[in-house]
Amino acid sequence: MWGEQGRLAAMSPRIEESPRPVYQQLADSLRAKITAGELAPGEQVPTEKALAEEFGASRATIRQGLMVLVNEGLIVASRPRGYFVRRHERCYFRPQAEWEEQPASPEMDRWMTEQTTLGRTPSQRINVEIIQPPDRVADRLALNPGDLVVVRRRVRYLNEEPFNINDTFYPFELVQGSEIVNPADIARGASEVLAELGYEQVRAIDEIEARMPLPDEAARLELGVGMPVAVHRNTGFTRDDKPVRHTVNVLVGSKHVILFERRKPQGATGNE
Amino acid sequence: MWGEQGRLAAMSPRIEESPRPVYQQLADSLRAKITAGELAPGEQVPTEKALAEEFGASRATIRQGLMVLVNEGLIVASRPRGYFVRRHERCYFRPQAEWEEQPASPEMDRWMTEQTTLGRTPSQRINVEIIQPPDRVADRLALNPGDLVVVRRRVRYLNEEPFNINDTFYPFELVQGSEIVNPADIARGASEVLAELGYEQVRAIDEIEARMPLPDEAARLELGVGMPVAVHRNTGFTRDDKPVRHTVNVLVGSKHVILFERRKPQGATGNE
DNA sequence: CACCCCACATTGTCTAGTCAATCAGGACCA
DNA sequence: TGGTCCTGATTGACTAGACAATGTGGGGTG
Repeated sequence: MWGEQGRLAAMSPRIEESPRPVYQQLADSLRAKITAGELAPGEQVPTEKALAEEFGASRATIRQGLMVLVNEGLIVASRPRGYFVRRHERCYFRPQAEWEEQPASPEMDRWMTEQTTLGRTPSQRINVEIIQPPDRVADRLALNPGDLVVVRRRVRYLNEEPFNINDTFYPFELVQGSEIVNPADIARGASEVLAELGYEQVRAIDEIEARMPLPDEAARLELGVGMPVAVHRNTGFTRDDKPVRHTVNVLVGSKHVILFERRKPQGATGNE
Repeated sequence: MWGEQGRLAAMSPRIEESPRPVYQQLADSLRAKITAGELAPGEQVPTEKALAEEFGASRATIRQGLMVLVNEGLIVASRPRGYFVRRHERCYFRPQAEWEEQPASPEMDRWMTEQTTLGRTPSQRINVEIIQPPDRVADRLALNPGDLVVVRRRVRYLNEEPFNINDTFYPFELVQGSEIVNPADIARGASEVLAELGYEQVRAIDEIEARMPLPDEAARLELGVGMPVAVHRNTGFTRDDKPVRHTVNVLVGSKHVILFERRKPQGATGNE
């Protein structure tokens, strides 16, 4: 009971300020079991009722503790079956792959190819819009106020589970009338189409940030609480430094590792 | 009251399944105000009591709604002053900077230099340990079981606020007896010392993932709930592909953007 | 004027209950 | 056998309270 908790606090030898609240103790206890592997991924966590008895606390307090773990992404609640330890399996996301010397796949784009070879079943949904760009996009594409963009929006699935969001923006006047405005998969890649139009990309800037998803992102990715996303923004430039493409990838944090490889430039001294 | 909620649900024209729970409505309402700028960063959110009256709900329900926003990183509670809209300002983190052709700073390492030039006051805490490496590190450094590593652990601060954790691991047998084992700042950079020892790095692999912080990371970075981190792992290789250094950066998500720049390799065809 | 202390408003922790929603599995029936 | 319905266990949403902890600001004191 609550009173008991209060009394214990008063009697304890005051190690380090105040005693940890019950709900934190619960979270710590379960977290330890999970990280130690005592509770394996997919396994069921004891029910609220069982924990309430074990910790001698009310259900609300137990729930508060379980919420901590849910928000940390360690467990998920599946009503009315109970709480389960979350499964994690990440796969690599390689922005550099777009310029690697391998033939493009005839049907799907390169991301898909990489996935299929791993024995998974990828799919995607494409839709195309012509819109006024969000500020961030307008900035990266160096557009003037009022300029329009074509955006190809994709949600990619792996084994029926939403995996990431991929929105690519092109200045409207560049791609007007081309295949890019068509909401179908482009076998040879949208960037190849862009190159055919005279805008070959030779340089790119990648920006990566970690944050919690916005509500609409959470909905599109079917994310529960406690699942951060990695946002990867990629801007492609032509030889004369004109930005012609801006891609926003929203990656489910627990499912991706972003990978880069770098070489020391010839003649560089290095200073770290 | 609760009964009222139930009745409303029964009477409503059943748009799209069930009505949104009160605490979600609260979260949605405040989130909209925040993203619209109606509630500016740093500004105070109405108190629990005020919101309870406004929404005709109990304090527990209001708290549940506020917790959603706390976990999304949109607001922070500062007892007993109230809830405030969180401030966000990011700065760039550029792994590639280590190999750029600029002179190393004489006193601080390059990260610090970049910060000071922006008119902030950086500081760091270094400590050095010799330990058995965690599995992930042992794997990346291709160590044998039982091999030891030297780890230089740093917490970096900006304006007294913890900013990121930077742990760099070196195979013990490579750096034994060198400056690297010394828990002081190395003016010319630890990698330069490594180069002097005959292990110049010419290639690096970067891995980036987004997740919620572990409890000890949260403690070291003084993170509240709802703040994801970006984990940046960097492995450095010598000319003969021997891994000689592994760095783990834990970056507070809301404070960093990781930046890369790439060029299309000469002769590459491009296939996306 | 400066300083200290206390009251107050606010969030943090917790209890003990109610009713709703949902899924699994068993009982029942054709 | 196979489908249908119902029951029970479990989480989701919510109420109405209680006492604890803690900055802030105002009032009193030296």
